[in-house]
This record gives sequence, structure tokens and C-alpha cells, in this order.
Amino acid sequence: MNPIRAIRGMNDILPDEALRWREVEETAARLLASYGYGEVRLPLVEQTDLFRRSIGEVTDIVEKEMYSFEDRHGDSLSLRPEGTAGCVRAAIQQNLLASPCRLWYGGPMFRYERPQKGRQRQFHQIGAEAFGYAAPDIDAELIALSARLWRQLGIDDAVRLELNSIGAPEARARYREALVSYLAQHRDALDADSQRRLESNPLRILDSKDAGTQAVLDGAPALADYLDAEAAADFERLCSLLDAAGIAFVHNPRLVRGLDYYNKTVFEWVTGALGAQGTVCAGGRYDGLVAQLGGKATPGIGFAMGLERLVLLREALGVAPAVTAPDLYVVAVGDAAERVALAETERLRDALPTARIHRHAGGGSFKSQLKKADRSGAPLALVWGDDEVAAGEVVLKPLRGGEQRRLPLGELAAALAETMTQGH
RNA sequence: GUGGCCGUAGCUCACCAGGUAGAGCACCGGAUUGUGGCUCCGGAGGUAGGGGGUUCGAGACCCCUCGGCCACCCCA
Repeated sequence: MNPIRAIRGMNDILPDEALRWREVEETAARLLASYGYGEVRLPLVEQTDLFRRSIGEVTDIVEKEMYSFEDRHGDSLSLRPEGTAGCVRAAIQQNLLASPCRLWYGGPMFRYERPQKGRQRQFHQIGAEAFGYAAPDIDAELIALSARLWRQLGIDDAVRLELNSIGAPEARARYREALVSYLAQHRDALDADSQRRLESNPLRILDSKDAGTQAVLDGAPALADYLDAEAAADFERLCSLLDAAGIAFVHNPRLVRGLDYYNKTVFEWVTGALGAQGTVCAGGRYDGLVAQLGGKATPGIGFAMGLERLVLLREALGVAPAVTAPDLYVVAVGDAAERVALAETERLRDALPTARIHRHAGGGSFKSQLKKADRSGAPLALVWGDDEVAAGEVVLKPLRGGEQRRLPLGELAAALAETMTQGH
């Protein structure tokens, strides 16, 4: 009988790696709170319609990547493929939009894609959304927040900011027409995927990886020339705010977004260190989405970062935290010693609440227990045998050099406190 | 959904004209009746991802399938 395996693309995160995740998550949570973002915890499942109406009917996500199913009442539900839609839904439903508000969330997202480096079917994002701010200063602040996060995570040298404006929907529609009519004349020079996108999603052709297609695009009309006046002015303002804040960026006029709800500002933080899936964080403005989902017209902007990719990047750069050894390893041989050791270890935990104490479990000889103590990486061991128990003492044994000594139980906590502070 | 490479012990990998599996590390035990790290000795651990085919004989060859990695696509 074959053992049951995890679902393809849905990974277990084991202790050593969970430690790295926790550091990223806690750093982000702390920073978001410091910028005034409040955490929201949102359902993993929403009505399928929420995603159809926000992300867009003709996107790959909605067409072929959602985990959708009918519940027992016959309603179509979907595992969330991204976080913004649910956050907007919650903001409308819970009446959070009366005045401007800043929210953040984290958790798993689901897309039925072929797994590869930096891409899995259950992946994890932390996202931030700001509602009710129409002016581009919030765009700059949100980007500054992310830039600060990269510094705190030690990856700022490995990521670059790409920025663009895709304008108002009407301007984009005019541009799309111009682009399609130009590209249609060069249809044969486009790669097969781009030919297909000519009908489905022509703007996505702009960020095609195909060299021939990119060559054709060199002569194409530029999105920047079609921007509405407001978007152009806001973009200029955003660039100057970023300059003033000392945040470097590159204007990538071919940067577009895969989700339909974006307008004006779009941006991505990308790295070359992760292979093909180099986008570590992406976002943009979505001024029409709240109204589109039935709320009072409210501008919005947000971004989402991919936890897997951030963790991978930190590992690649060697800035991930090392696994920490325990401070103390407790060894006890024999029933009486085990009884004393368990009780005394509990008292030690009272006296030294932050100490990482690994009490050996499961018995075994002195030899085997000390071998485990050594392997654990702990600098110190506590050893109990029949002799120590009879004498009311315990052996404090340095594992990285130094002589072991026996001391009365009453002196143990103080001796340990001293030894451990010396070690730090 | 498409393509390339790859699945042998817990891990990293060997063997291979096709003749019914081996090393290092890790694990367990001993040398050392209660003391780790070094050394030596021993032990356990594999239906060679799964299924089918060719063959006297398949881990090696063929097919299917599952899984992994990377890329396309998509995107965090």
C-alpha cells in the first residue's frame, strides 16, 4: 500500500525552515504595525464570483488556476488565489471604508500551477492594502515601507524596484487598440503565446520573454504616450517623492499586471537570484475595485509579497538565521535520577524562563545520552546518576572545554544563570 | 497545459555487456560496570518510486504511471 503523500505543490515546512519563515513574518508584522497597518484575518475560501469579478474573467488565474468546488448547497466556492479581493470584500462588508484605512493580512493562497522554483500550488503571501487615499503620496509610502522591509531582511542589495503607470481604464483601452493594431501588422514575428494574447490579453505581450516579440515591441506605440493627464501627473509626482526619499527605482514602461483591477501605479520588486520566478513583491493601485465589488467608490492601493521567495532569497544570500542550539542539555540515567531530573528541570525553567533547555527523553546509557548532548550543540550539560541523587547534587558539565564540577541542587540555578550570561 | 533532466538505505551518491545491491555520513551497540567530541570493531536499515513488457535472468533495456527539479506558461 502506498503511503499517502502531500498534494503536489503543497509543501511541508519543517522546523529549520519554519524558523526562517517566522523571522520574515515577524519582521513584516512589526514593520506594518509601525506604519499604522492593522492586521485582518480573512477566510481562505470565498465565493467564486468574488474572484471572477475582481481578478478578471479572462485571466489565467480565473480561467484555469482556481481550486473551485461546490459546497453542499450548490454554491460555487474557491480557495483564494490572491488576497486583495477578499480584503476588499471584507472592508466593504465590515464598513471599514467610512474613513481611510490601512490593512494587512498574511496566509496561504492557492493556484493550480505547475510547481517550479519559487512557485507552488499553496503559497504564502503577506499583503498590505490602503483604502481611501487618492493621492500618490500613499503610493510612495507603501513603496518606502517595502524598501525598509528589504533592508531589515538583509536583501535590499539583491532586489530592484520596477515602476510604471498603466493609467485610467479608458486610457488603457485606447492604448490597447493602438497596440493591437500595430502588433497585428507584425503578427508573424510574434511568438505563439503572444499571438494568442493578441485576442485575450494584449497588454501582457509587453512583458513577453520572447526576444523576437520584444524586438517587434521596440517599434510599438508606448503606453506612456496614451496615459490620461491625471495618471501622468500622479506618476510624475510619485517619482519625485521616491527620489526625495532616496528610493531607487527603474521606470519599466513595459511593466503591466496580470490582474484586471489595477490602474495607475504598478510596481514590482524583482531579483535575479531566484531563477525565473524573480518577483518577490508586486502591487499597484486599484481605484475602481471597491465600487466594482459593490462598495462606495473608494481608491485603493496595495501589494503582496511572496513568503517562499523571500525565504529562498535570504537563503541564497546567506542571511537566513542559523538553527539555534539549546543552552543546556539534561542527562539522567536510572529511574531515581530521571525523577529528580524532570522535577529539577521544571524548577530551572521557573528560574530561567528564557533558557532553551533540552531534557533528554527516553532513557539510555550515559554514553548515548552524552552523545546526544554533544550532537545537540548545547554548550552545557547537566548530569544526574544514582550518586548525584543520593548526595543531593548534580554535575554541571561544559561540553566545549572546561572541567565538570558537582554542586548542590540549591546552587544550580544561580550557577547556571552566571554561566549562561558569561556565554553571551 | 508543454518541454528537458532525474527517481537505488534517513541523507549524498556508486555499481551497471542486463547475472537477484555497495560506500560515506547519520542511526544503534561494543572497545571504556556512570561520561560526549578522536579512533577502532560490530549491527540494523533497501519489494532499486509504482505497474507492465522484453529476457533463462532487469536497478540497468522498452512502455505506462506517480513524484521531484528546472524552464515555458503564469505570477507572489
